[in-house]
Amino acid sequence: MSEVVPGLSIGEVAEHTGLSVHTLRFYEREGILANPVRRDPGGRRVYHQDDVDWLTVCLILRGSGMPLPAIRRYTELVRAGSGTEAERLMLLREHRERVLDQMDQLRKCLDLVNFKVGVYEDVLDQLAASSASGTDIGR
Amino acid sequence: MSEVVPGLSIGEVAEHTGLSVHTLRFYEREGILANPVRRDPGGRRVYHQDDVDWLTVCLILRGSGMPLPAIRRYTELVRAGSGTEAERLMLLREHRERVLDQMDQLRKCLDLVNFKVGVYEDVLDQLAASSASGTDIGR
DNA sequence: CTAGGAGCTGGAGTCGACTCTAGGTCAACC
DNA sequence: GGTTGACCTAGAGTCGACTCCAGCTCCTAG
Repeated sequence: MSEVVPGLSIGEVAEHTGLSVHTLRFYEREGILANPVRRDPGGRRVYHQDDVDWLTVCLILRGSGMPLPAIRRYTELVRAGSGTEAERLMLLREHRERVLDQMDQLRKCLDLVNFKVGVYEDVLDQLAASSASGTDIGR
Repeated sequence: MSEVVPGLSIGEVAEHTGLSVHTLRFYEREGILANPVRRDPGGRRVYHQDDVDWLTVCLILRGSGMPLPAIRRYTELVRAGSGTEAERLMLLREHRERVLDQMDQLRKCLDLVNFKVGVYEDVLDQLAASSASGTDIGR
């Protein structure tokens, strides 16, 4: 997907992920990174490929509405290593339900919007036609 | 869908829609009801079928992530009557794009989650199998 | 050697969308 | 006629998720 680079600055990661540097630091405070970010001698964050990969997973989860506390919990479980698989599975299954619910809602909304868009397109076509044929005066 | 009733109290509407009475009043303040709600002689809100119908539409839009300001704008346009169809159409088309984007994100997330659920199910099956055959000690 | 730019921290501020409180009205039941 | 319960208003509070600020340290280019 992306080339493997040895170390990335927070700014570079921001650019890669689309998050702001603020948000990256915020996520770190919130315990959302798998391992506490390494630092260079000057105390600056150095991100590695695995951090970026993990962030990418988190972004997908966030983008589908998983709240930060749930992502933190999941992160903790992954960090804790083996023995936590059952809870991770549970968390993921719960989230899957919520994702499916959301898809359902979106489908309903899409139906509604498609219907209404159709209605308004017709209305506007009518208006265009009648004004073109001169049966309508201005406005 | 639902029987037509002459007048509903805010509590009844809350029950019908799943919104709290607080939220109903809040939405009204926010200008999200098509017509300012009628009142009985005592000053209490009396909702009619059209209010409930409109609320239902709004809920679908909200549930698909349309922000309140956009819903308010749409409401204003509907209230303003004919002549505003073009803008309504624009609003709806924009929202449709956002809905489609969200569906895409959700699909990506669902793929990820399905994959991970599969992995963890396998891991747990393995564990169960090996502990059943006695090749594993406790924990 | 200094000016700029990217990072750092701790903490404050913002924003959207509710959610609740205080203090009051009103009709109905016991 | 007192109490309950649903409703009213104005305004305050909460919560999640950022987003920004002040004041500092480094490094690099001019």
